[in-house]
Amino acid sequence: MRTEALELIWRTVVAIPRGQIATYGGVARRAGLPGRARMVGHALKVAPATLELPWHRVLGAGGRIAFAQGSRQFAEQRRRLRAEGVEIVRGRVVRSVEPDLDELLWKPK
DNA sequence: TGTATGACCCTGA
DNA sequence: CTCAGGGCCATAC
Repeated sequence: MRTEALELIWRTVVAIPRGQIATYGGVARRAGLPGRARMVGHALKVAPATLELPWHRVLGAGGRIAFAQGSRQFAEQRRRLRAEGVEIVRGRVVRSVEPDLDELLWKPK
C-alpha cells in the first residue's frame, strides 16, 4: 500500500504552476510534512511516469538543481526549465527577486 | 534487527 | 564560499 505521504507530495508537486518553481523543503511544508524534504526527493524518484509530474520545477534550497552537474538528469531538468523561461546558471536558478522564504515558491523573471 | 544511503535542509564555524 | 553536525525517514541489503 502506498503511504499517504506520497500522495500528498505528488498532489503538491502537480500544483506548481508552469514557469514557477518550488524547493524540496517547501513542497514538504505545503504538503503538511514539515521537515521531510528528504521524502519529497524520494517521492519524486518513485513516482509513476504516468502521473507526469512537473518534477523539474522542484529544486534544492537556494534554487539549486539537486542532480550532479554533467549528469543526464541535470541536463534534462535544465532543458525543461529553460523551456518554461526559467534560466539556470552554474546549476542555479537565476532570480530577479528575493525568494519568499515562507512560501518557497518563486517567480523567476 | 541493524546499518547504509539518498533527487534534502538548516545552523554555525 | 566550504565543512561539519544534527534532523528526517523510506528503502535496500
